[in-house]
Amino acid sequence: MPKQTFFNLSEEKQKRIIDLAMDEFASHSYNKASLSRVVARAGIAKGSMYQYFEDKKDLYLYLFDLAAREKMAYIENHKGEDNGDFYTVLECILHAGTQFSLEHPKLSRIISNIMEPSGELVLQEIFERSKNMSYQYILGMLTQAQEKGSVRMDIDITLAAHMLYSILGTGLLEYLLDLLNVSMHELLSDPHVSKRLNQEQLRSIITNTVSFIRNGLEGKSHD
Amino acid sequence: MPKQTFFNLSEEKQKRIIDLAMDEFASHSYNKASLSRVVARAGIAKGSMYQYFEDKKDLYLYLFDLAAREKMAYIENHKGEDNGDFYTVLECILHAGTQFSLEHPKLSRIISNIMEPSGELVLQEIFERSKNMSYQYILGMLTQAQEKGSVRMDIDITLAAHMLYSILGTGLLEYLLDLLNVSMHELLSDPHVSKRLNQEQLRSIITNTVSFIRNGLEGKSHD
DNA sequence: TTATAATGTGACCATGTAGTCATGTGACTC
DNA sequence: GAGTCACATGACTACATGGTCACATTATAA
Repeated sequence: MPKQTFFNLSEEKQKRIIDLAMDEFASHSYNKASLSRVVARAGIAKGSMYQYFEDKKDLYLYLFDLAAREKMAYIENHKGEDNGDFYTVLECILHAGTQFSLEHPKLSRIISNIMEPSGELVLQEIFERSKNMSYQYILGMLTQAQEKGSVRMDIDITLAAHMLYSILGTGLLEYLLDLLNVSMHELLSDPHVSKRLNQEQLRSIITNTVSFIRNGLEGKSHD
Repeated sequence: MPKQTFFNLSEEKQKRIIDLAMDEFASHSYNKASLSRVVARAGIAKGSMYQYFEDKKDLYLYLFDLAAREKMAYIENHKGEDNGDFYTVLECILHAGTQFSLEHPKLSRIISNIMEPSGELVLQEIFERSKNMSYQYILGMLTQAQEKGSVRMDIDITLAAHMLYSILGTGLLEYLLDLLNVSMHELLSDPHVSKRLNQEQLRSIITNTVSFIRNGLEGKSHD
């Protein structure tokens, strides 16, 4: 947690510092991200940074927290009613998640940057915890869906959860980047790139993805 | 490419250096991997290393090349006849790829470590190239399969290729790690861990995975 | 105006890195 | 023996980092 000193700053100054720090931590992994670069760009002294935050970890964890909260809120907002059919809900979540990644590539990158091994125990723990949360969330949905008969009984839902996790986590974004013909780096530096993808196109991609998953989970088994 | 000097070394010395370097580059990302640590452990002088290799990149690219060749050879060996059905071949490849990751976690880690952004252009290019190779390989298989009728005509095979790529790349390994209840780190430090997984278990997981994919690609569409 | 507390500052430290180079060494040839 | 050549060495450079600290500046209060 930032020190009180940080919250005593004017809103604009807080925002400027956070924005620049987000820039840095989105375009570099934890270890490569440099506080020296952040303070240089922000035009403040190195020492000041250490009056706002305990240390590098403290800053990063704060950024991560902000980003994660924003993503969850975004998805929650776009999820629609909770009582929908499994595949419908899945489609909404997928759509919201993807949309978020395209609209806020920086935030999304900060979140995924926690995956990189840093040698810092705290970060590893946070990573494990947040991975586990997503995984448990998916697993919960699958369990319910299986009870309701939307998922075949012979499906190993823990395996299915991992597959969904990987498709949702990387597969889909990779495909979109490929389709837009840009690299992650370009997406980060040019936020307008996401506008090249029209909504219908995105919708249809996601429908196809869900349909693929649905066939995999709902259809007849081969044996 | 290493300098001639390196190849003039005795086989054992070459092997010792390569092994220790593999250790280092498997347990640290490119930027965090330290030549100083490698030479210290190998008991040779820093300068010697620079008589064997041009620089850090040169060493890493050599390691990557070794690892990638070994993985391809391994898969090629275990693939079986080439004329098999798409889903059978896929199952063989999946099985071989997974087996390789479990048997040679170090090599497998060196390969996947190239994904991490390093700021080095050459590495980024190698990464893009190798990712593209895998992707094109999968895409080729899918195209053929679609022609033969093993994949529905209304499937967007580029999308399918990306999904397979993510499942094959991370999803499955993550699941296995979860099942064995170990982290990637533990797998790297204890090569015996993979023996906890018996062959039948692995076989059945892979069969389920392929069955999931098969339902997704072969079954009737929902519309 | 003066005293006190809160913030800002940047030179500085310890640490780690990739890479260099003058020098040493030992084997092989003439 | 002298001369040559491939290789070994580790102190050294140049650089970058996270973090500190004595001091300067500003705001608040009496």
